[in-house]
Amino acid sequence: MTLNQMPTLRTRTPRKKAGGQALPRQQFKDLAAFDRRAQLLEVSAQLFSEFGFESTTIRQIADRADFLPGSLYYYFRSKEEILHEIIQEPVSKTSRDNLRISSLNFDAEHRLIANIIARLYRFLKNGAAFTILQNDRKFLSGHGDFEYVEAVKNKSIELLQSTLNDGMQTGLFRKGIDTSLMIGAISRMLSSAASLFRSGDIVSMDNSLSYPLDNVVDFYLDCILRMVRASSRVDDPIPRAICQELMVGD
Amino acid sequence: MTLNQMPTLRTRTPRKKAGGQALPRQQFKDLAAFDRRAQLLEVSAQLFSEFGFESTTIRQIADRADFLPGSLYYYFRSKEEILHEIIQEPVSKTSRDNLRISSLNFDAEHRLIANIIARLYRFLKNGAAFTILQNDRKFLSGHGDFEYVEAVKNKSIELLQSTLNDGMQTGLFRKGIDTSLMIGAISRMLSSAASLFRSGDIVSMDNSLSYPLDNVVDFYLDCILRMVRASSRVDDPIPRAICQELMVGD
DNA sequence: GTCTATACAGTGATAGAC
DNA sequence: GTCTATCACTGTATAGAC
Repeated sequence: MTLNQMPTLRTRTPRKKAGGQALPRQQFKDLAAFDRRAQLLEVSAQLFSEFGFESTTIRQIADRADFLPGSLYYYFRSKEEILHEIIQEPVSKTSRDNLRISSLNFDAEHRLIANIIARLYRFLKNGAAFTILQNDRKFLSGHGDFEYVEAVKNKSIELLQSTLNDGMQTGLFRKGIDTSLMIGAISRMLSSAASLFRSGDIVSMDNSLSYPLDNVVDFYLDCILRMVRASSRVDDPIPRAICQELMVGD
Repeated sequence: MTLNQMPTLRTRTPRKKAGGQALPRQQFKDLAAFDRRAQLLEVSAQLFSEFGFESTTIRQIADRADFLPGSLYYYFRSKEEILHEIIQEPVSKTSRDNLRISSLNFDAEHRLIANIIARLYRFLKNGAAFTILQNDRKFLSGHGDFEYVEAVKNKSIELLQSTLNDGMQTGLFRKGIDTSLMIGAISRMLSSAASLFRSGDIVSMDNSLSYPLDNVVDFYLDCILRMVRASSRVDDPIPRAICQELMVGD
């Protein structure tokens, strides 16, 4: 299943402006309400990630969701509330990933790999949200209501930093890596995966035909390990499987 | 000299609203006009790169340049014209870099290194413009008037692609690199340098005290070569000097 | 739960005084 | 060459009919 084919419930009927008989769905009222909200969130995430939060207008969102602009405010108090709902969960899941990984009894290389796989996994499951976090970071960081985003980002950096330092000390990684530069390089590099995953032609992890996705994960693991590993270890196998189990059960 | 300390002629006098005696600068009329324009371009580039083109308003630009909004239109026909003037030269210089590099009689590794150095050099000389090209690529690509940007980007990708293929065939690079993924990874990675250069604490190339900058260039060369080189060559010296000469004389 | 209608601030841009 | 004043438009958001 590609990401673009997820069950979006995008009821693309041409919107019967008038005279349409009332649909007999009273019994699904709550479900319908939930779906509508979810649909609005998905449409918004799509647009925000594509054009940027500030450049996306309420009218654009309403158009795509077959709404009129005013009706959005039945579900959300403001445009910013929509953004919050889009990014809150991905951010808090990232935070939990960080905690889980830093509490592992693995060596630095395993923790680095687990970190990378976790990030790629989050990108895959929620590419739009992470694209927004990446592209609109200026807006988010300058805005008090989104401080929790910055906080988690800082924690992620700390985790990577300590992992790199640990690896250098134990000899798994080459000496003399500039950790600040390396963290920036790795982060940007991985962010190129987010757009990849959102292009739609990569297969999910759960799928038995997950060859293409595995390819992508292998690619990034390979590249990053080549950058940090001690020269004598560049051709060592990559212990991916053991790290991957971390993500089971979300 | 740090980038932030370049001679910007930012005449930060508190703007004498009224009663100021006329400055005796008739003889510098043309020069003054040029400087004003240049100042506006620099202020705009700064703001566009920081907040995004669409999110930056004419009034913000006017404020920072000690203008009133309407006066901007004496120098520029539109906001978009400002953007054009900011990015046109950097883009065309990038294009020339590409041509120069692809016409070299160097092997693939040397061409790759020259490519990286050229990009970093452009980032250094014009960080704001390249940040805009990076951050607002969605706007630029969806806009007919900026097709030349996309064209140069595509050429850059082609150059990298042929360089990587060449290197794999001649055995300088390891076999089986996914060139599409690798180009994306390298591009994003290098883009992290643009923001670095703009943070202001990196020293220019011309400067004899250019230690920090050299450090950064070395870092990226090292990382990228580790990603692409055949395993047997990861510890070979990096022939940087010979490639660097390409950039002399802009 | 959705629509109509609209308030109100902010946007890019213009015309004409100085 | 810069300012004043203002236009037409688009932005988010609200109130109330249905």
